[in-house]
Amino acid sequence: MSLYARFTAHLNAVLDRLEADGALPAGLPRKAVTVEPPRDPAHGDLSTNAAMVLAKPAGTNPRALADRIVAGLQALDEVASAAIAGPGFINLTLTDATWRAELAAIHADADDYGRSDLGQGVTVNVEYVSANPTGPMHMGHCRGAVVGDALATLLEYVGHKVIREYYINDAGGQVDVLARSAHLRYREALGEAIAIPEGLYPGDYLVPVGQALAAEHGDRYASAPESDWLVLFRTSAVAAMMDMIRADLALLGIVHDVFSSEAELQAAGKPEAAEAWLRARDLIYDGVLEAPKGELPDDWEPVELPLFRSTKFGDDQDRPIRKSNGSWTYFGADMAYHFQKAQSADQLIDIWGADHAGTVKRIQAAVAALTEGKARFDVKLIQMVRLLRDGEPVKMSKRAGNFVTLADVVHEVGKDVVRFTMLTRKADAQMDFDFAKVVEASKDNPVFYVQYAHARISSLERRAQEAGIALPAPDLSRLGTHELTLVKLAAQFPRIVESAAMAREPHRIAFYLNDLASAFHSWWNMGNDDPNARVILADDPGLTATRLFLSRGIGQIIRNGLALMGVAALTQMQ
RNA sequence: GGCCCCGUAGCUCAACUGGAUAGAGCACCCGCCUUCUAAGCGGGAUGUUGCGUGUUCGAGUCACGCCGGGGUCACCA
Repeated sequence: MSLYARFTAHLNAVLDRLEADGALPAGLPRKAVTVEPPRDPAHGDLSTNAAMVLAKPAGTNPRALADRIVAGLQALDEVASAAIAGPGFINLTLTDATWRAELAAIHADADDYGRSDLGQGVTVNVEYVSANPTGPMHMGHCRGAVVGDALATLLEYVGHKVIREYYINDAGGQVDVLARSAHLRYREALGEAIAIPEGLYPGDYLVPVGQALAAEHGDRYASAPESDWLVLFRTSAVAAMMDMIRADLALLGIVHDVFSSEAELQAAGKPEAAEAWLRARDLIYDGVLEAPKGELPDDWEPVELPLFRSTKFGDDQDRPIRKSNGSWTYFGADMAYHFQKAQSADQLIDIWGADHAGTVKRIQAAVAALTEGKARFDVKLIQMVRLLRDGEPVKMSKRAGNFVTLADVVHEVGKDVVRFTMLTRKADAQMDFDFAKVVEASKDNPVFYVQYAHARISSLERRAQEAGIALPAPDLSRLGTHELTLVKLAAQFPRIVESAAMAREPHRIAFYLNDLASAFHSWWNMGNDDPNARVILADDPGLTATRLFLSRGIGQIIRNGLALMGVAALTQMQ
């Protein structure tokens, strides 16, 4: 149990006793009660708002209640002092021994320090990437991929069972376009001179697909009507694209558990099942679609379509699930897809590009309807990344096929730099990715800064070994004030992890690691001003062992944090 | 026009789902290398959190209304 979880338990025990004594009404909700470090360390190590939150429903005043809570907390061995401050905060200062024990716990738990059972095994399905299978991944997909993957790892770490899922949009018009583009490349491979017309996919990546089709089928489909080859070519091309996408994802260290095909979903009749289910509850009706808001398209005319009553769940208009030709709309199939996902998971998370923000409400409405409000379902929108090179925007034109691919970027700056950088902004804020800045070796580049701290820690290990000092067991009572401050920051890792997981915000890990690295660099530099403040002291093996123990503990936290981000820790800088 | 996101120091961004005096980096000024990596550290200055009203013990955070920036609007995916 983490230190913060332990003190939450202590506090609850005190509150329970107050209830038993009649000093506090029984059964007051404690959801809003927090135990966390105060922002200003001068206030102590831990702070709780319990008295302020509970005073009003208890019909008493905060300070009177605080007095009684303080009395209970003060009795704990780990508490050095407890005091009431401000409007009713209770501030605790813990004994040095408590913090020493926490450092020992970091070593004992090692890679598992920060892990928890907060998720209680609840299954969460995280759907991310889901790039259309019509080409290689480009940088537009990258951020969502990294955020989704880091979030999945984070949720696992706090005790959720996680399903990493990719939805293959292989049923829409875009895969027919892909098939036609592949057909052209196929004819090219048979010796024809071809030009890729406007509207088809011009990228070279379809050349090998065409060659493979030529090798397999000869010229059988060269002049055959489209109906003869469309499905065949589509299937082959989509499979080839998915292989390519999987390879791109592997460059980032991303492996999905489940790939769901929209085409298979439709073939299996899932949308019909969802429709029937909803019709039985009068949540789908045949009605006329409202005209689009704003400027009316020239070809717009009212038609009757099966509509889902998304307005009953907060959407601003009801949404069609089928087109007038009877086929499923994207939404119609997507609804069925989420219905399916909800069968095998308790909670759903979708990671989407911000350009799909407009469709969030309807799918949330559908999930609320289909799960009768039981499944937690979050859509996380990922804002755009602007690619820069030395401050200048990188020009891209998807139509000309010269977009920057994810593979190019990973090859240029490396997986770890890409992953870390993508997690240095909260997801709903736009972000710049500057090729020059992300590899810059300076403290305003958090990737470097955190890695540098870890490299220094590794360097200490090497130096100590080279010096050949015989090290005794660490004596934690020799840790100084500044060193205990470092321990306190390290000890926050578990609750940072928990709060990041609950808020579904993996970027918090990156910011925390930057703070921790800063504290470590600061400690390190004390050795510049004062040789006695260095870690490796030839004439004091005991203190050397103690400080190495601390240093190694910080390194452990950095590694654990980086692991959550899917980033490898460097043991020395290049 | 409707909806969604954003608006915090000169710049780039945090602020642990409502906590105490809103914090970092950059840029600017002043210090620290016969050094375990100075690729670093310490110190200094920086605010009407776009504006307003409300909710409450307490608001950058929640609600409503404006202002500004971006995205989106379909039987597309």
